[in-house]
Amino acid sequence: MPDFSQGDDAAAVNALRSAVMRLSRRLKHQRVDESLSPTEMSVLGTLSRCGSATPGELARKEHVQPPSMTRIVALLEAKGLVRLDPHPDDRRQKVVTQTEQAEAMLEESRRKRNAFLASLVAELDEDEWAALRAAAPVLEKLAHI
Amino acid sequence: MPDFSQGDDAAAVNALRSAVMRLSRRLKHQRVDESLSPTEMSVLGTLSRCGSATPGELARKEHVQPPSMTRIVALLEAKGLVRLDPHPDDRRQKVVTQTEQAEAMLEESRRKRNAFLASLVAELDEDEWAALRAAAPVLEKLAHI
DNA sequence: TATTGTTATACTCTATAACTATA
DNA sequence: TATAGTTATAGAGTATAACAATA
Repeated sequence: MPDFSQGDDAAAVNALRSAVMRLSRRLKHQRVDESLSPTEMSVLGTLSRCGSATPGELARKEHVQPPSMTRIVALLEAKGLVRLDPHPDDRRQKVVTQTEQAEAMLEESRRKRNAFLASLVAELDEDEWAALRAAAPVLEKLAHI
Repeated sequence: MPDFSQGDDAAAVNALRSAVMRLSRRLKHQRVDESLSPTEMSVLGTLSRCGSATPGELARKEHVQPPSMTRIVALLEAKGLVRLDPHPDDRRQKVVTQTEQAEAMLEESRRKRNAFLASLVAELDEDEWAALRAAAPVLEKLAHI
């Protein structure tokens, strides 16, 4: 049972926090489409991974309030990046699905982001990258606990 | 040499970016002083690492425009977290220095965010935490490159 | 003439509160 | 009565443009 308040585990938590904060600030500046906000990009990424979702589900996953997600989804729809359909079972809800155009944009976005990340990762050796790759799914899990 | 444009490495990069962005958003909400914005906190962090700086230098380091930094510095000064002195060589410039109060607040902030992150990490199993702990120093290195 | 910093103003993003429609 | 989503509105944060002071 790790003790996160002292010792190596506490140091790891501290390193993790510091690195995540700084890395996120650098990634934030690597936007492909300047007209898409970080949260809009994140919503598209979530839809790409998880498939269709309701606005409420997206709001919970992205940690924004429902009215904010209403606006984000409306903007994405206006840009032709998502489609809104009626929910099959509940007429209060809607189903948000990304379009092919969004998937293509994400592809392009990933290519450009990789160029930036690769320039950073080029400084790592193979073991370091392996450690990072193994941690990626754990970080994802951590992000939505 | 990994190829980040396709395959598992590309997936890892994508997962990494998404997780870092979402995790950082949650960590940003763990503020000691709710009246301090993320950029204000970041300016204090920069001053903590690099010592005194002019508003122009801070604007470049934080990737904000000069008028935004003018406002941020004014807010920090009003809160007693930085001090503004005249530049010794150039009367157009000013020198921004953090106060002892700012350093104490930064320490408290790090403690609180670490505690929050630890509460998330406590939900992981042993293998997951091991993967994360191995990746922590690598993430730190990545953030500093 | 160029540079540092400021003021004035507008835009983007997000939140809260109040509302509508449906369960 | 509770829930999903929207509308109206306010606030925070940042940007651009125009300006002042100094190099």
